[in-house]
Amino acid sequence: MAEVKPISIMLYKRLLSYLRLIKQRPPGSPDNISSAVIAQALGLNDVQVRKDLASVSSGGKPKIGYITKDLIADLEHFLGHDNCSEAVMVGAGNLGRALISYENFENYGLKIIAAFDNDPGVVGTTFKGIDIFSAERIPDLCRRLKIHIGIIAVPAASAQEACDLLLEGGVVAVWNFAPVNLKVPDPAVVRNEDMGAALALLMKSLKEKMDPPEPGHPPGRR
Amino acid sequence: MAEVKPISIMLYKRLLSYLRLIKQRPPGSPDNISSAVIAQALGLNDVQVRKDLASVSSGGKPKIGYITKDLIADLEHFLGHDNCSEAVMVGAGNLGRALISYENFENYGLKIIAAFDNDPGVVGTTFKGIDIFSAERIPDLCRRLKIHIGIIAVPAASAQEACDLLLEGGVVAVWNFAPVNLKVPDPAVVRNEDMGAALALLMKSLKEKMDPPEPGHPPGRR
DNA sequence: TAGATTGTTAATCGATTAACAATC
DNA sequence: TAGATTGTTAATCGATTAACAATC
Repeated sequence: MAEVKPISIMLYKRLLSYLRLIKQRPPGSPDNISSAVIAQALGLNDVQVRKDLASVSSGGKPKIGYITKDLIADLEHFLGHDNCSEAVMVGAGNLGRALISYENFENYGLKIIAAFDNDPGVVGTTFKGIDIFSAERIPDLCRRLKIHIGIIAVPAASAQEACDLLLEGGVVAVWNFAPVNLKVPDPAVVRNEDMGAALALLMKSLKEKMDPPEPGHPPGRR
Repeated sequence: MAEVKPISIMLYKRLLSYLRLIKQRPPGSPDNISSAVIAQALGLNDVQVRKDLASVSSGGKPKIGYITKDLIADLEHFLGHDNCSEAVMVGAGNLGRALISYENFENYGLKIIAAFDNDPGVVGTTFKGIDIFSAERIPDLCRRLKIHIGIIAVPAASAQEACDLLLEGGVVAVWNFAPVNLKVPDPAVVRNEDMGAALALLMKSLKEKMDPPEPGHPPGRR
């Protein structure tokens, strides 16, 4: 069995940022782009950009750079945005609705096709054309619709339960927005989207800009 | 001028996960915890946990481990959760309201004290006790309230404008949820919360579990 | 004491960057 | 041709892990 090079998270994020940058260029931009321009726009090293792109694309041309059309196609293919998967949303509160509204997900290959909630007030209604079902029906509907991806946007206390129902319905990838670390049995994957951690990181970089830690004393050293 | 050791994002995230893990232990748990237990719970290496903790805490005791109470205090202090900053939310749609509702932010040292929106239908109302003002008033109010942190939860097309208004009001840290890469002039900091990238990462790991890339052919190689 | 556990030093691993040859 | 730009090889840097001594 040959080794498969695992791709690092950092690399993956960079690839996504390249794709977004190129796609967002205003109409009328040249149809080629150099690694130096990409690097400049994203604050990266140009050699790194070339190296990253070498791993996904069929290559650029000296003196010209990369053909944007081809590069977009290569990136989208590598990132798997060219075949859409269907997902369900558990929780139709503000967060659930915000995520359903997030027009962008289909660009990343995800289509939300149903939502679930416990609140009898919303069960049976629709939001942005998506039916909201009772949470009890998660296992049954996921199985019948052959859904493999579930998004959890419920309070922390109900998250584990929601997760269990999804797994019971055959879901193998869970995207969790509740502030708990969910664990799933091995073949399945979970991504805990820790908003708190994301926030904390911003606060940290802010604080470091404002008052850098006092020099000479590594923090916490006695 | 002494060197200040910059702290890596990965380390920072791990520290946050330690804190959350320890805080979430059920009442009645022992008041000490070993690096091995932490490592096991989070799927990390125990040496790494000890090394991480050594950089923030006053240390554990052989045969006992770390005193959870002290460790929580040390982590919270290091992570800066012990003094709260005030922030404003720009955009009071589903996402803005979801973030305002996210009970957890105060635990991370952030308090949202005002919101702004362009929709005359919501301007003048309150949500969860937070007043919603007209977006025009961002610079003025931020300045008068001495706000340094702004959260952007508006559509992509309005994000740059929202950002400019915040900076004009003296905001120095911007947390952006719109799917655009905002740039801010140097002393300020921005964190672009790219939901699409987060999603894509989940999809990627799912795909790799389902059908690993064909062996022997590194992707994109001609 | 013996065993559990910490903290440190050295080795390994992987990712980034620098230098430069190749090419259009 | 000269200059811009790619892609690769080697060097550097930083982070993780292994080995082990110290300590309660």
